[in-house]
Amino acid sequence: MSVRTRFAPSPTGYLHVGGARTALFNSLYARKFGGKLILRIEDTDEKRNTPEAMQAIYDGLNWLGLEWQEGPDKGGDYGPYLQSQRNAIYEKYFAQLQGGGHLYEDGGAVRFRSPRKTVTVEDLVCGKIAFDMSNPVTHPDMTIRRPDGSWIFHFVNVVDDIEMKMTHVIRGEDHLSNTPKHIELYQALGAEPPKFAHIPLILNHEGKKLSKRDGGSSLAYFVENGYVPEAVLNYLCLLGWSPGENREMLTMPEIQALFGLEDINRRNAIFDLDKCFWLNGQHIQHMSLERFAELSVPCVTKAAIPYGTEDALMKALTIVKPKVKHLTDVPAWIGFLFTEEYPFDPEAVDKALRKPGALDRLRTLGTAFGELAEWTHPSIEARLKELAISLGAKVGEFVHPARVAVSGKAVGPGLYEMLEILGKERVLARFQRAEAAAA
RNA sequence: GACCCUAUCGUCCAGCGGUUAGGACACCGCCCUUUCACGGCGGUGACACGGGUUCGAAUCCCGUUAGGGUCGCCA
Repeated sequence: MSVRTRFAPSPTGYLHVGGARTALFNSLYARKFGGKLILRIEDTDEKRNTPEAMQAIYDGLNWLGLEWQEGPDKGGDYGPYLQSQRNAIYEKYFAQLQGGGHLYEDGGAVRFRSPRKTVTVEDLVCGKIAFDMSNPVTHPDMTIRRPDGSWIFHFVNVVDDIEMKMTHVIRGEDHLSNTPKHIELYQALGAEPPKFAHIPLILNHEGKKLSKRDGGSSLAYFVENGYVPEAVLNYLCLLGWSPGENREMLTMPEIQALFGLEDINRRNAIFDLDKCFWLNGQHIQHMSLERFAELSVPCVTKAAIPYGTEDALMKALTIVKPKVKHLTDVPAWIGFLFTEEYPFDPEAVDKALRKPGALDRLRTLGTAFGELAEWTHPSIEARLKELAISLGAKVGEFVHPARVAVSGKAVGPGLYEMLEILGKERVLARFQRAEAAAA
């Protein structure tokens, strides 16, 4: 039987990073065995069921590049994939339980009568766990239907997993304690339970379950703050799973090749934005220029950078790519290349241009550059260093003023690359402008 | 409270009876005669505690403590 896994979020208005990781693991596992990932929306709670909430799930999954083979938007042989549209199916299974004498009414709601036995969960991550369900006080019969006829999660979740022929249920550990109840349902329905794998939870810095209020708990946070999907995917897979050999930076194909449920640990992990940030820089550095451009263009466009030709933009992106950490920083990092009205950072001006002798050095450098016949990164670098040595000065004493003069900032791409792209005339003019700015 | 899970540097992850307990992020220092949210080198820093088992325990067992989860007519 081919592997079928599922991601079954409820539309809460945003995609939680924990959910994203669950989707990731389900996807990895299904692909590893040539199986399918099914997207099912658990929207039995009417209140949450809005089109926007649904869209947040699609947007998040699409942004990450996770693909599912069956779902509300894709169809499939076991649809519909929206629980709100599966009422007839639930009625059928409900009748089956009723026929078997498993149900009873309680205050208008319907409960499932527990067999009151010990249920053993054989979890692919957690191992074999026995739950003693005999005490009705500690394990009350679960409600499966409300008085208004609507369904409760436990019931529809199990019915759907049976109907959709799920072979593996990979979900958060918060469901581990619910699993024996689900198994009771499978047994009452005469169905074989799927294999379960409960993955550890993602906690915030206080050690509590990551909630909506925590920074970075929503996948949208990463999209908005200039993270690249490959870095987020990489970071997420490292929470609770290890590729072995102390590997940290991985591409999706590498993750796919190395992933296995047996390498998932059972400890909850605290979400650490710092490492994700570092990974983001690493992935940007290592990705192709084309990919970087593809990811940067929305930010550049949004900031209305007048980059002129595509060729000019690509040149700018090339010199910025090795150092930039967030896509959202790209506009600020390349903006000065395309306008003579670039702003001067007062602090940078103070530090680099108002130092004793700084403007003199800038003038000297300008003169030397003016006589330079060839304007390329190597020739510019050679001339600047030559000048520094001949004057007994440190290279940095020329580099700093030049950088601030030409870009208005103390940080940015490599100086010589910047100068080359700008061209000699603009550089010399900017040196002049800097003198005015420093005055 | 009951039940379940967990317990290695601040954080993430290695370790699966014998290691100077390893890597990464962060932090600190030095270097790169180009600043840096670049790069290189080095450093600080952990086996929660108490009992066992064993020639030998971070590794196995028990207990304690701590943290997390579940006990909904939420999902």
